[in-house]
Amino acid sequence: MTEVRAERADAARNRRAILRATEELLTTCGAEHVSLDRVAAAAGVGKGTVFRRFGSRTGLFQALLAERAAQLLHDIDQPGGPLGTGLPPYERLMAFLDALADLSHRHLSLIAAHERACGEDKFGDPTYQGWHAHVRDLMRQIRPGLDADFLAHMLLAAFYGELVRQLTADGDWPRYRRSVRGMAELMLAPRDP
Amino acid sequence: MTEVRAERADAARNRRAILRATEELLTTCGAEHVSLDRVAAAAGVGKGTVFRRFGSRTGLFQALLAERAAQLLHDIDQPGGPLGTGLPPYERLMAFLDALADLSHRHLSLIAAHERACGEDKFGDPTYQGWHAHVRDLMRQIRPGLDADFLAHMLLAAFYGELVRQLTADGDWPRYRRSVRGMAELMLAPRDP
DNA sequence: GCAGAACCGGACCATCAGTCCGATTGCCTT
DNA sequence: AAGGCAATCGGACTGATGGTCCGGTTCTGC
Repeated sequence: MTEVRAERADAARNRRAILRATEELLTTCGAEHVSLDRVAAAAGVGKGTVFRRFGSRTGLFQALLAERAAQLLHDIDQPGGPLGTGLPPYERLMAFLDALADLSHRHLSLIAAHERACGEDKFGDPTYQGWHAHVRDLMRQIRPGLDADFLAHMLLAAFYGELVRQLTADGDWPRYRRSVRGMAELMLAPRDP
Repeated sequence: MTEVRAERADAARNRRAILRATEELLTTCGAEHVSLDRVAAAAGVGKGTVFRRFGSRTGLFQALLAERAAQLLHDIDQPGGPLGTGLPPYERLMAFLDALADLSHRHLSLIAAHERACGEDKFGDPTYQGWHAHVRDLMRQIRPGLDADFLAHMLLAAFYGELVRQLTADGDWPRYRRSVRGMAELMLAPRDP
């Protein structure tokens, strides 16, 4: 009964144009010179269109991040591949953290802009919630006794945009990845009694 | 040769009024309805005065946080007390984390507003840097082999304002404190060979 | 081909960080 | 005590931005 009429062709085209223009502006201009006026102009549409599609600045960046993260969330549930079901949870977690580090590397501006735009809603964003649930569940499988909900938030804190920017200011991404994995190893190490 | 003329009496009075008014607005109104116009009005001064004292919105919140955190940073270097020198580093770290949790509890709105205002400069803020240096040094003392710089950032991530707000939405602060301590314990647990 | 719903776009609004400068006021010297 | 000067004050002003609105246009089902 959803029966929502499919998006009109021009609407779909504009949505894609807007998303693409936003991404373009994020990489070229510094992250936070991206006003919605600019986005609209770059996409070749009116400002009203941007707001009708995405509701608000927050919504725009949420949608863009969701698009970038879609592949990741999809791979998680697939049987094959280093992220998917079928491997031991520890391997899956490490692979997922690596994938997130990769995402951060490639889309740092987007992540930073997303956080800034979402503000207090960052933790309500479906993308974040999906990541958190996945990490939490894997941790529970690995070490049932842990405070997995909290520790999953802490692992994800390693991908807080501005922190990543600071930690990798020297360009040493491999070290950053090692640091993240190192923290996970500490949290999940076998414990005495 | 510093010889900077002492602050004029009215200037000092206004600075205090502004800080107090900001804090007042933060606790009463929701955190992010605090515009500098409002602050100026509530403090009974002109807007220009706010900017001359603090330079920018960022500067205002940095100053306010610094004031609230001053006692903490002072206690750290004092020989007596649970935070100061003279106790084993592990105890000092745990006490410091508890103190930060306490600060978060009492000034959550301020912390959230500070983060939002500082944006990318959060990690350049002297208060944050002081906290980080302290945690990092203690971790190095406790377990020299660790990636202390990174892990210190991660421990401090537990006090990211919006995250704290989410984690303690049910009012269960004791559990939150236990979670933070638990993470520190995992990071600092004695390791095999 | 037609009618109306869905959509477009840019003018418009409110708000806010930050600037400026003439008027005021505290402080120091004589 | 008086005077002069520099620091300070304060509110009007600016530029930019997120968000709204509605007359006009365009797509789509019949």
